[in-house]
Amino acid sequence: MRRHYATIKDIAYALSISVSTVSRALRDTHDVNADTRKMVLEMAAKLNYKPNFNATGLVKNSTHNLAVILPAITNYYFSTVFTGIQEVAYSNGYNLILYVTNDDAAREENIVRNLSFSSLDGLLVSVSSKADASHYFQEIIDDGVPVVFFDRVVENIRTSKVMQDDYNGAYEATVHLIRNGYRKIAHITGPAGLTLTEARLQGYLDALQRHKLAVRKKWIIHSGFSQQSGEEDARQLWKLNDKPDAVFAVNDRKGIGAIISFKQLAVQVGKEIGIIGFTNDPMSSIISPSLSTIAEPAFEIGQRSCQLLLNHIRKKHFIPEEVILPGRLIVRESSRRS
Amino acid sequence: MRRHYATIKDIAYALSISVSTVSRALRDTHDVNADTRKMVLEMAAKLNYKPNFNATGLVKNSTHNLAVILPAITNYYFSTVFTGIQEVAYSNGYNLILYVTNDDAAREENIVRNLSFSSLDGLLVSVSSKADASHYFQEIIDDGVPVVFFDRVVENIRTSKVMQDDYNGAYEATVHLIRNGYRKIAHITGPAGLTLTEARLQGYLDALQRHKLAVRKKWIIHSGFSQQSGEEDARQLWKLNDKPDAVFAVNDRKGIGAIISFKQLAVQVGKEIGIIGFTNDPMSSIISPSLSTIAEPAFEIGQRSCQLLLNHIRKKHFIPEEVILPGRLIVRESSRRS
DNA sequence: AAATTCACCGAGAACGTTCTCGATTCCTTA
DNA sequence: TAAGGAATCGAGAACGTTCTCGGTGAATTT
Repeated sequence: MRRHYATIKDIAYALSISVSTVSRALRDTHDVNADTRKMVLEMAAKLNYKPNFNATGLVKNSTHNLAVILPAITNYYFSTVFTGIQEVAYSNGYNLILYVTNDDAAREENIVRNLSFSSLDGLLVSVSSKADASHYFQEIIDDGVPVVFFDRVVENIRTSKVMQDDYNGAYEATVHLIRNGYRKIAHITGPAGLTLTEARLQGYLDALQRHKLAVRKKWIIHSGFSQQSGEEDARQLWKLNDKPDAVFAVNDRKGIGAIISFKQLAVQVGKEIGIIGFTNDPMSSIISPSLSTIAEPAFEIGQRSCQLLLNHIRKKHFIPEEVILPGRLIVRESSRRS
Repeated sequence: MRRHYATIKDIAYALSISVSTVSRALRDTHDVNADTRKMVLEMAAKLNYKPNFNATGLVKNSTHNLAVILPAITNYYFSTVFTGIQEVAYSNGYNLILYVTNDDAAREENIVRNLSFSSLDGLLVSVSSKADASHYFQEIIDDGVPVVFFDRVVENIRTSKVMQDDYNGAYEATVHLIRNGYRKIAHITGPAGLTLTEARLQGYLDALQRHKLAVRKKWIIHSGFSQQSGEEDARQLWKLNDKPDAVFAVNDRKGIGAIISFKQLAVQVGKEIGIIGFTNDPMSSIISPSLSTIAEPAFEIGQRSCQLLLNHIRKKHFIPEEVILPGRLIVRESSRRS
């Protein structure tokens, strides 16, 4: 069994002083004699004292724990966001409890409903794509738990949100294809209903309209976010009588899937078909032809989300903020007709 | 400020019964009347009662929290291991607190020394490659904290460990190159001193000796684990007068780096130079020519590690176990001379 | 009918902290 | 020289649970 760690009482007993004094000496510098403080600190080190976070959490009603809920972690975007979150959490002395939903709505709900908010100071969430998540997230926000959404946010909930500029990124991606001479541009995207999906779709549509290009329903395919979905979508597009000459993929994984399918179909990527993705996953520069994309500021999204959550936690009445970070066009081989 | 959640006392007061009874009703089914139990459960739901884990943790000296310490998370291998860990943690009702060291020894030590073991039931660690980690891990193990190492383990510490079969994987990879006609086989690997590095190096060396092939010191390069290191190592190898005709990379990222460099040098990968990696990172099938590799059972390593840790936590006197899982050769274009 | 057992429940201590309220000593000031 | 103030510390309640111990009344046994 676990050995018992030394407590504040043990220190007090060893020095024949009160627990109050030890407690004070261990935290504040005021209201305690410098010598006493030194004594306490030395004895604490000697006894290998480690504060019991359950006890402090109980009385202060605040542990330094933040929960992070992600659809997946085996994925460039989310793991990079997490790294950003962790960077500011670490430098502020917060711990991160990570939950992965595997993009499963039921699991997400189960996780949220079983969270112990007594040992959690706040919550960072990117929702599962299958979830109509409004109800159980609204409940915990009503309970007063600070929540920040990022990337895949829930629209009708009033709390802080951090996103990339999906609309303008999509617009820019589409315009880039148009400028490179592509005219029949398809869009393979994620599940309908998500803010992210809708915003990118709208950016794509507006770019087409602005340039007076045709919008074909058959050229817009909703499916999953995976590489495999991208492969399937591309094959489906190529079965059409009226084939597109370019594809804007909602993310790089789908874009890569499309490249793979078109290579298998012996379609020359870049010439016969232009492709652009969204994310700037390292894979997009590894694949050949390399994939043009809109780089997302994933790391910064993590940092800003966590910073926002900490502000939220620290201030009593925090007004929700929405942060929208710009993407950046990266041109590679998959969209160059030259 | 946070609204106050209902406590066990509130339930007791609302029902005019004692807290003891409420506590019993909420947990055990024995020693409490079925009707009372039902009453309590209903009132708990009505008041939106959520157990306070700080309080239970304080009295039971066991929260259901496990800490996971990883060198990185933006990486196929570690994120997959984490997913495996999380899978068994989730189904056993444990939460995971994730710390990422960025492969920085000082940060790793800082994290470990500041862990609150009072709110942690155990620890899963893959050590930083720069760390001589023995001392501070030994300390917490002496304190009785259950620890399981995986992948990058610390050799001289007696506790449970889960690894892939690095030696045999490396042996098999090297033999595969030999069977495909490569004779001058280099090895680009990670920092010396790590068990993982040493085991793979030894497998490589033994395979060469067994087949009576030359071992050249210049063909063995120790550097980091990154793709960039792989690129640099490849360029360095190609500057030699006595150039190798194949490269066994310690992991796929370095293998991919090597492929990229050789492509830049206009060296035909597969023909002029054979390359094999280790991991089966999805990138290895994306890159062209695709990278042969030894597939690691990353997900299973996570599962087994967590299962072992739970056993360790549950049993008083648990004898440390070492689990070694086999890899699997995957042949792709980078090592086929055909 | 007395004795024994059983089912169920309550009182109160304990876990390791923090925090409020006073108490004590010593120094300063009029 | 008395009064006021500052510096320092201690007692004890509180946080929300669990757990041990014992008590009550009803059911069962002899």
